[in-house]
Amino acid sequence: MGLTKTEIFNEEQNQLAIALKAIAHPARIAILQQIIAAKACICGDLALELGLAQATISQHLKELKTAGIIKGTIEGVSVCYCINDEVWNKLGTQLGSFFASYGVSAKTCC
Amino acid sequence: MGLTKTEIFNEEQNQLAIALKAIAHPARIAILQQIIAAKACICGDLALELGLAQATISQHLKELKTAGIIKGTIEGVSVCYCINDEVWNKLGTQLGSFFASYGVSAKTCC
DNA sequence: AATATTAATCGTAATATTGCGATATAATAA
DNA sequence: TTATTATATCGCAATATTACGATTAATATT
Repeated sequence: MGLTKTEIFNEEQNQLAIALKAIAHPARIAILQQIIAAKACICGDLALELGLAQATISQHLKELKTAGIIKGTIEGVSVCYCINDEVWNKLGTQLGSFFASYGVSAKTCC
Repeated sequence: MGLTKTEIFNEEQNQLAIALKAIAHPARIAILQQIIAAKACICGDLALELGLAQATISQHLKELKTAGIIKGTIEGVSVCYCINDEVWNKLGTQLGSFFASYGVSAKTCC
């Protein structure tokens, strides 16, 4: 085996899992923090800032881009990456309600 | 290669990545939703509710437990799983500030 | 045009995850 | 004690991820 059975889960579950998986890596969290902190695209500087090879950063950026979390716009020779507002806010809201869906007050066991 | 370079990232980045990775699977999201919806431990019923083998569910529960997100208490022959309040709330807060750290108003590019 | 710069992609090796049958462990029930 | 029930663990095969050097593609500079 070794293949996630996506067909037995609903859209929400699969999509949330994909989005979280895209963020669930220290390098990608670091990349997002850099992009946010710079309040701008940091382009290829990321490879220097974090201590990873250019190919590795490019791969991580691709994953974030595929998940829709960031978007890149060509700027001369380099590419400017930044947060995709819509996706970011939607995911934030979705996670917010997921975490809020557990109300401690109503605990009935453990 | 193939080994995440955790040593080049900080504690916050590594821990958040581990927590998100634990949640970033449709089966584990479904498990958490079930536990939350039942507002109680659902124990082995999970294997029946979701369409996965008992061994598979047990493995997913172990991952969630290892990440500290849920905790299990023995209840006779079965085990009662439920949300770990502290960890859950802390993670929710952490994610909340992470997503809030990106203020759309200050956008300067893209 | 020739050269430099930047980013994407390819290929590869190492490691991790996913899912499940089979088996082991532990607690209750007969 | 001997079932019965519930969960955990082992072992395995399939697949996915991570990282990087090397190469390619595209734009800029000279």
